[in-house]
This record gives sequence, C-alpha cells and structure tokens, in this order.
Amino acid sequence: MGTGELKVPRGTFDVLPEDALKRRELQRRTWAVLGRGGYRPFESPAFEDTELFERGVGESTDIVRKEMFTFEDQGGRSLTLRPEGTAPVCRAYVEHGMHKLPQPVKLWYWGPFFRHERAQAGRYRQFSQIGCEALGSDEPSLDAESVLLLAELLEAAGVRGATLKIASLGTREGREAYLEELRGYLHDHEADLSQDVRDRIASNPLRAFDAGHEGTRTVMAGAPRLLDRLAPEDAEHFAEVRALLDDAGLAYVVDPTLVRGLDYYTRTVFEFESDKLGAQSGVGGGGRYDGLVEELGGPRTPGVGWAAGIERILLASETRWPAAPRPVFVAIDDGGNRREAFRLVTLLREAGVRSEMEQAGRSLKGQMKHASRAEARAVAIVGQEMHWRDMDTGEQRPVTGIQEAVRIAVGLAT
RNA sequence: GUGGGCGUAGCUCAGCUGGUAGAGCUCCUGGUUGUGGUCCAGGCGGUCGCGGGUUCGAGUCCCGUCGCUCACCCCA
Repeated sequence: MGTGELKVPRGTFDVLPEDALKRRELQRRTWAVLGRGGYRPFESPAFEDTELFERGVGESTDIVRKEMFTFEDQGGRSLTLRPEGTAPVCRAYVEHGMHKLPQPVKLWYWGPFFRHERAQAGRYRQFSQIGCEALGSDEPSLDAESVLLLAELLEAAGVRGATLKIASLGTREGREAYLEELRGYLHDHEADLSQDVRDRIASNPLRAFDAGHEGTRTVMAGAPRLLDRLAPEDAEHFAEVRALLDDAGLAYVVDPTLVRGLDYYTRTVFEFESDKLGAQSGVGGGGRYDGLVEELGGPRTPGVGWAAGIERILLASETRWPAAPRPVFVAIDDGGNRREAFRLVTLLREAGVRSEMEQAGRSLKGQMKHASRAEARAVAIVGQEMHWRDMDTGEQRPVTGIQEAVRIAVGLAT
C-alpha cells in the first residue's frame, strides 16, 4: 500500500501521536499511584541471558517452551528479549545486593516485553507492561498492598468494572503432596483429558484447571482443589490477605481454579479481568514468588508483584484523556516579513508559549483554516502591520511590534 | 502451530449476475464575509495485496502466495 512493502513486523505497532499522548498520561498517573505506595522506578535491559528466563520463568511454561525471541550475540552467548519483568527484577536484586537495603525493596517498571505468539485483540509480540514488585518480606499486608495498588491504578486509568480473582497456591513444598494427589486423579481420568493436558500431568498438572477443553473441564469440576489442601501457615496467610482486602472494601472472587502460567508463583495469586477486551480478558495479574530470588542464586527472599498490560489498560479504559494543549499560530500575510514571523515564534517559545508558524506555503486563508483545525487560541498575523486575532471570539487587534505581541500572548496563556 | 473473516485512493468504504475505477472524510486552491470554523466549486491522490489461470475482456470467476484480523492455545 502506498509507497512500498515495508511494514512493522507482525505483532508490533507504531504508537501514533494520539496514542502516545494517552500513554504519557497513563505513565504520569502510574508514577503518582505507585509512588504514593513507596515504590521506586526501575529499569532493566530489553534482553538478558536466556538462562535467566529458563530458570526463572520455568522450563515447563509456554513462554520458555515456544514464545521467546532468543538469539546469539557475536560472542556466541544466548540472549533473549525479555518476555516478562519479574525475573529481571529478581536478578537485579541479587546482582546489586539489595538484600542489604532496608526491606522490603519496592520497585516498579514500565516498558516493552516480547513474546512470539500469534497476535490478536489485546495481544502483541511486542507489548508494554507496567510492573510492580516488593521483595524481602512475606507479610500478608504486602500481598494486599500490591493488589490494592493495581486496583487503584486501574481506577486511575479509567478501567471500570474489572473483576478481581484471587487464590492461593501454597508454598512449593507444601504443594507437593497435593500435586501428587492431583496427578493420581488425572491419571484415573486420562481418557477424557485433552492431549495437551495429558502431556503435562507430570510437569505441570495445575494447568489442567484452566483448560478450555470440554472433557477436561468436566473432569476438573470434580478434581481435588489446592485451596482445600493448603498447609496451615499458607491457609492462614491467605485468610489474612483476604481480611485486609475486605477491610479495604475491595471486592473479589476467590477462584480455586485460578492458575497462572508462570512456574514461580507461590501462595497468593490474583488477576483482574475486564469484559471489554475480547478473548484476552486479563488486564493485569500477579502473585507471590517466594522461591524465585533463591532460584536465581540469591539469598532466601520472598516477593510479591504484578504486571499489567498497557495496551489492554488503554483498550479497557473509559477515560476521556486530556487533549493536547492549544497552541498559538503565527500567520504571514502579503507584505509580511518571514524573518520577523520566525523571530516572533522563537520569542514566544522562549516565553513558554506553545507556538507554531506557517511552514507549508499556504495562502492566508489556508493558514487561518490550518490554525483553526489546530485549535489555536489565537493567531498573530504578520503583514505590513501586525495583529493578534482571538480565534474563539474573532476579535482582532493591532499590535505595535514583536515585544508587545509576546506580552499579549503570555497574558493569554494565564 | 491450527481454524474463520477480510485485503479497492492517506482514512472509512461502494462497485449488481465479468466490460475496462467511484463516494465520503483528510489535504491543497478559489468563491461566499480582507483573515478560519458553514456552504459551494475545483484539484492532488489508486500497479483494485502479489503471482498465475479461465475469457475477446477480471476489481468482479478459479488456483497459489503474502498480509491483516478474530478465535483456539496461552498470557499482559
């Protein structure tokens, strides 16, 4: 179409000015909400050693098995475009010795992530996430805080009516006995299960809970529930988190079948869903990952956090995002001096006035039309004489020179 | 990786049973009020995704291919 064959790669997109402004505003609100919670900004590289994700995210996950953009650098090292942000944060926690800082360490990030999947509504190969992580404490209040901050962020972003689902997966050790029981149950009903679920009975039996497959669903309806088998400490922890959410007045549904697709989750898991997104209904979700830092070679360190999809937030948002500020326009009439007009624009900008001038060879009428479309508040007409025209009232007044023109414009802005 | 829908001007789309390309919006020019937002006139802009086939003739039929999109899967 148009000039040629070059297009953005599949599953990626350009952010045009209109959307860029919304993103900017969303980031501003994110900064405010998470900053109030004591979270500080953090950035990590767009790619990392492949091993970080293999070990952190888990070999049995779809992400590691088939969705990573992995490549070799010129030194033969295997690198991977980051598919998620929690493992990198944990890597940084260990690398920079953050366990020596006052705990918990609270960080948030914003940026691009990459997963090689077929794109569809709300799902891209390069997408953006806001993430929030708190490491170094297993206090239930940290779980509750994390959930509440995501709820507050969604609220601030104009995402209304999202439903919150929560569950607990117990600890890794505490979960083992249950997993054995579940594997036994799955083997007993193997004939009715989907191939995919059968393949993962050994590696990741929990996955069976969120299968769409008809037969699998009926089998799972009668399956033993992890929530009913939690170790006493885990059950207590979960009850405490729920109590805190109740106190905060945040509505949620306990969903025993909620299973997240990453291996590192322990205890609390949660997810916000919106019905405005099509099939990919999750706007954001996360949970606790008490074993991850240790898995990556650090000290035994608990952690909780979440990630939310920026594109999905914007899709689900009902906010009327603020419009771009109105500029002032400098038009040139017959007999006008271009250099004088340019100088006026320069001075206006120095004085803090957003201003533009004629730069496309338009007629005066064309310039006025353009200024009108650009929603200019006022137009300076530089001809034999100089005038300021108020574009809302149509009122037009002569100006003695550039200095006075700047003074008037500065006055308009306030 | 699998399946459905779709690919005509920058954007949104029309084009009936094949006859040789249209509208609205945008953009530019002119008129209507010297100098806009209404209205009118005109102009710029298209290898009809690409390749092959059927036909005197294909945007319109057939095959292939690429792309977009939605869904499965999975997740943000």
